[in-house]
Amino acid sequence: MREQRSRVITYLRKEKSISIEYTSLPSGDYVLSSSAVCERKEAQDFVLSILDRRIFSQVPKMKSEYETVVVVIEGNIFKTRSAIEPAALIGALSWLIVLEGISVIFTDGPAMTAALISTMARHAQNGLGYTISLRSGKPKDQNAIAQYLCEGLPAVGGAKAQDLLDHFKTAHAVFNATVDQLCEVKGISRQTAQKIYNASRIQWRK
Amino acid sequence: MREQRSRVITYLRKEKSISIEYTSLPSGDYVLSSSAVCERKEAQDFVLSILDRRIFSQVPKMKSEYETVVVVIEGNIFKTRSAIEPAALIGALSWLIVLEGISVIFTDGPAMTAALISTMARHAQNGLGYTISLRSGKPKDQNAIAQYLCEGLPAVGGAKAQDLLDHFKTAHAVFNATVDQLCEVKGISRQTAQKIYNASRIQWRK
DNA sequence: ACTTCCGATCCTTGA
DNA sequence: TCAAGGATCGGAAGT
Repeated sequence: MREQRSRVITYLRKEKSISIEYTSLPSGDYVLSSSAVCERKEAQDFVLSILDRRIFSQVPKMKSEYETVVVVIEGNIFKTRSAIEPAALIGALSWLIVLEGISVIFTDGPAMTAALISTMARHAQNGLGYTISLRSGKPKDQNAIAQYLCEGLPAVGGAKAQDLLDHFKTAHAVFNATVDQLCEVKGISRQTAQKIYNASRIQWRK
Repeated sequence: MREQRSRVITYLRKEKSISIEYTSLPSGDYVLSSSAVCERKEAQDFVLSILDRRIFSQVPKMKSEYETVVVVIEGNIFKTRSAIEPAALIGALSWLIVLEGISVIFTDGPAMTAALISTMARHAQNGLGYTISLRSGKPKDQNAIAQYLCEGLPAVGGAKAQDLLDHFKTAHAVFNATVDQLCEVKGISRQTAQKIYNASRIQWRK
């Protein structure tokens, strides 16, 4: 549904061999087969999704539902209006490919995007149609929720959130820990422990 | 060895953190780690390798030796001197990605190729080296801390966070509430209550 | 994603 | 043993 206004759909409709079905997807824009999905992003949107960190939660989520994830980027990411370090772009691409194991491909516009999507759909359905998806990424996705929750604590970022969860196993246990117990975690001093302890016990004043 | 004459090597040599070791590889140009390899191809060479079908034997071979295979294509494959149908190029790319499960990425020249290779090598060998924090812009005002903490819960935004705190007074009480108690809050359905209850009790998996 | 900045943490010294 | 100093890590904000 999100893609309705894109010109990619116009091009896809022209292809006889393609049948399009519209649905509201939890994540990802084009489902190619039961195990492959394609997320289309315009260059500007790709850059913005790095800046606001959207992409770093979106992609693992897709990875947890589909074996093959392809990100199609339309346009030149090095020439957007956003001021972003080229190193950050290279880093994001490398993260996608090497650490998340997904494919990234650039197109010059909606026509090429459409051609690519229809070809990939054909390959995915005829070539790998019978492959079963193992949904291997699921636990990772759950971890993100717990980590995200802990990152709400003062003085706690990504690293400390993981350290706390390594020690306590659940966010619930972290919130119920005493100051002494929190101190046992490496990198948590008495001062930080007290801040963490206090945070969840702050009295709400309307 | 095959890559010695490329300008990519010149750029890689400039990076202090990179140490280069030359070997004669059976296939693939740059070994990023024990499980990742990168094959660099200039656009013209990529097109030729499709025409003479070299690529269709090369890639599966690499795939059998390395878990992650990345093909870096330098230049624009749609503007080479060879007469090849764009559809054939799209088809080859789709085959690589969807059927062989490898990543393809385009660069505009040796400088970008080198930057990408060094970043991918770092990621493949050390991971990120830090964690991405999923939340940013934390408040320091007391009341806001409590609200912000509750906003980490699934399906809970600013308004619901305030409703929860109006009812329970502290974030601690929210996290320790039973599903039934959560349901008593206006605007919290049983389904949402369950999600809230579960979130803080998710088991952390390393 | 990366960079820069800053404060907290820890680690070593040396009296 | 402990205090002061510096190296290091981690968080926050900005690109």
